[in-house]
Amino acid sequence: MGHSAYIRIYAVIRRIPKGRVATYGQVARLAQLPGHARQVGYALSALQETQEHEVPWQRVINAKGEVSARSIPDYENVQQKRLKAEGVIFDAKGRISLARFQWKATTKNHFRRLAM
DNA sequence: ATGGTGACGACGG
DNA sequence: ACCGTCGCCACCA
Repeated sequence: MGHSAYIRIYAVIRRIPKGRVATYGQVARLAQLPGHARQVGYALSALQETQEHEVPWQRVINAKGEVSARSIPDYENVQQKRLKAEGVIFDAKGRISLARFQWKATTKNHFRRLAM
């Protein structure tokens, strides 16, 4: 996959507004890596090691509207807390309504920002 | 080389 | 709506 792909993935995630979420697949498509949802997760786990970033990783969730399970114990709760702090609401089953909270990126903004 | 492993997702039953 | 299966593909041992 390569460095530049990670850069594009992070660039997309940085555009997710506070209080909104995007799915892994959505981020992949916006980063021009359609079908590479799993690689988005990979890019995010690489991020944790470097802690020197402004990437709102908590805003990336899976297509079911839930925070994805992690190998790191209890990390899902950390992500949930950060999202709740932004006003994102979880239902009784721990799911987020994508209809309500999913970020709708415009194609126009997308390509303009990619160019810089 | 190569087979196992995911912070995934579409699909079918 | 819930689950199992499968396709996906970069990593890693």
